[in-house]
Amino acid sequence: MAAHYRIGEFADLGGVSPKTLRFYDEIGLLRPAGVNSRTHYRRYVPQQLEDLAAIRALREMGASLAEIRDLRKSGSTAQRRKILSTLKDSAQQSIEAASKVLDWVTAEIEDMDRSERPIPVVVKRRPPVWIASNRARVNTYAEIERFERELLSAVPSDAIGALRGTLWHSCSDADFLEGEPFVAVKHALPAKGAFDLRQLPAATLACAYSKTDDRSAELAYLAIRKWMQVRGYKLAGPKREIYLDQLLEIQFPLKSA
Amino acid sequence: MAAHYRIGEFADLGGVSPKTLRFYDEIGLLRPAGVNSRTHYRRYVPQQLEDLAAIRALREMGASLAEIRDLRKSGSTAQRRKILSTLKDSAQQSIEAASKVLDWVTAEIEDMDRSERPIPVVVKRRPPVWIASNRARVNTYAEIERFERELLSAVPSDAIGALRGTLWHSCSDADFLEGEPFVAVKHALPAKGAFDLRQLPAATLACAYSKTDDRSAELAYLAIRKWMQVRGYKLAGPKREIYLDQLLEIQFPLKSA
DNA sequence: ACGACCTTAACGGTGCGTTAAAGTTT
DNA sequence: CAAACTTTAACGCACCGTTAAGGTCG
Repeated sequence: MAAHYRIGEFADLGGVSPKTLRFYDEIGLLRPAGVNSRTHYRRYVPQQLEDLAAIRALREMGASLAEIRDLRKSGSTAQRRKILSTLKDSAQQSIEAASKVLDWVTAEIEDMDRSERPIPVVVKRRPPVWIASNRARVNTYAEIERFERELLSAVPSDAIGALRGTLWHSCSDADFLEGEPFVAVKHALPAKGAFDLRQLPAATLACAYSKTDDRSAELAYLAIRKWMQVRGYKLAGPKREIYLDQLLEIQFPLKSA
Repeated sequence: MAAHYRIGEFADLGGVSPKTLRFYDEIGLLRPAGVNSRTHYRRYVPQQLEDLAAIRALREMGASLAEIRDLRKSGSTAQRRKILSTLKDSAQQSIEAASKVLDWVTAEIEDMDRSERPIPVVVKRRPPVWIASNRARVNTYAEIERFERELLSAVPSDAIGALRGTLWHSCSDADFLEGEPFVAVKHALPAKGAFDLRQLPAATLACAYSKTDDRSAELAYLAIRKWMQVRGYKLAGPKREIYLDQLLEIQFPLKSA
């Protein structure tokens, strides 16, 4: 005589779909009170409406079905407290993450309104690399090419790795230009007087690409600077220019805040 | 002689995994510059690093791969503006949603700290239902049972549906109690003097469960009221108590604001 | 007997990570 | 020859929605 429901009615009363109830049964989250052994129809009782409500209430606060299942199996207060605390943390993180995205997107839209051509900037991490290099003060960017050639001829060609570029210790924002052409070296090498041998430190870098002309590079520099400003990053060392066959990858080492 | 990379090196340079590149190839988002027809090795060129950076920059702002693919195929400024605007909206919505969740979870934790037993509250929508009812002013909750019995004996039993309960037009927060026992009716029915025939309107309801004793019901009432307060809802009509075989479902009709 | 219900099974969506088995390059 | 690379194929994750083909209930 005790009241009971078939899946459809119980789903209606509980505010979920029958499919959801079948799924909850399958994963062991909410088992029907009984199953007809001939027809396999599920049977639910009114008390299970409370269980379902408890599940729904936790879901709305962002709990995963696995968390809810574990909680309802142990039923401990400590467990519940832990889950709620986790949910609080992840809600706060979601707010922070979404706020950042909002700032970024807003800045990007403003750029478009000023009809600037978008230049994508991305973060990359680089491991430390052994390099041979050749630091020099110059008056124009083009002038650094002479030191690049010197470096390339001084380092044995069988030791030169794929990575080549220039570090800029100071550029247009200072009174003078100071560059340091470098090449990665594959193996130990006797340091001759014509170049320094040292490690390029590991770094987190804001990167953008440009063509090899000065105008294009300037735009990329501006894009990275703006990108860093919107995100609150600061420069953490010499900028890097990486040569990639007709393409320049410009990298600004980052520190946050 | 043009530089080119195999998938692993290109992945390293681009800051993604080889698997990601294979996936982007598969869905037509970023096709390698070439494929060795014998070995099927993918070949990428430096210019594609720009493409990859553009993809990554959009991903960080929350764009889906499908959106990015469509954008890069059309390449129109209008399309880009539309996507950015969508992203902005969804970021704002995320913030709002997460803020709500944060409030709810925080309130729930405070309840636990006050060592209140949690009573889950959920929202349900109910369609309109035809009912027979019997409104009456009473002095105690128990007194309403007499009118329930009157109603049940007055309505032909073959017309009574599964839904039974009482509407409370005013309860303990007012000076007097006014209840309205009701039963759903299955089909048209001559309205005799002993009961009213009317439609229970469709509603959005905050629902909780209790046992049939007054103490338990009181706790559920308090839980719902608190729940509504945290979420900024207001009461939009008479409360409903639904009888479910040893269980009471208490429903507060809601309006937002 | 017909419609409204129920059953299981299987695919889809999002964006890859993770084996696994087998071929390629150095 | 072995290490380090590459390939395709297939499953896994979270949470169900959506057919599809076939029994059951009133």
